[in-house]
Amino acid sequence: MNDTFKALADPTRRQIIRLLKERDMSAGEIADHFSMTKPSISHHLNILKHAKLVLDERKGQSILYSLNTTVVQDVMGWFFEIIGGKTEEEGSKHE
Amino acid sequence: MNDTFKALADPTRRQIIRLLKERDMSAGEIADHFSMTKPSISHHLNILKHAKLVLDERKGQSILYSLNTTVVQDVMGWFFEIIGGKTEEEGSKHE
DNA sequence: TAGATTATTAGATAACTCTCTAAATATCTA
DNA sequence: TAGATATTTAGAGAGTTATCTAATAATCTA
Repeated sequence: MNDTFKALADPTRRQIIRLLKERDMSAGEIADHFSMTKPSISHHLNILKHAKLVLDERKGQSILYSLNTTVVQDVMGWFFEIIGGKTEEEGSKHE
Repeated sequence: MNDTFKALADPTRRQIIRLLKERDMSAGEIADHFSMTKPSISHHLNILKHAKLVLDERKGQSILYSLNTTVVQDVMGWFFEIIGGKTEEEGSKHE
């Protein structure tokens, strides 16, 4: 879980996630959306991959990246736990 | 939003959030839950405060910290956007 | 197989983060 | 006001991260 949160702590990586939400993309296509070298994007993709937030699959010369919604949902579970245990306003402490 | 994600990227800070989910606590009480010096905890509290994830209020000699659920919900919105825009599967793509 | 294309790995560096000790600030109480 | 308690600020050191250029690896095509 720590790797996941750390992966999400960078704006470039969050933008990559938003791009992959729209459609699967190759590493090069992703890099085209940023003013940053391809090796830098590759570094970010590796962190996202290690956190299991994205999946990769070679397709010929390209490597196609896609969003792993399962792990995104796991992170949301963490937040639900926080909000869920707190939404009961102070005063009534029923379950 | 970036400050918020960065604040969440540290396990100590996420643990503080989980503590404050249970009840409001003073800085000293929070520090008692960790094997770390008070200045270090103070540093983490400051980052959480700057990210508006927690609120602080002086109560005599102590400073009472509480969770700001509004911002936690904002972060959840980010995730909803990701999952929400993805779960409605476009056509029937790869399986 | 040679050359082109796509992407990653290696290595360096600047910037940032976490943690500590020591010192300072704010508040309460006798 | 002096001393005790609670917390933060300042400054430093070790470790981590983001980014770059150069080199390497994998795949396709003629």
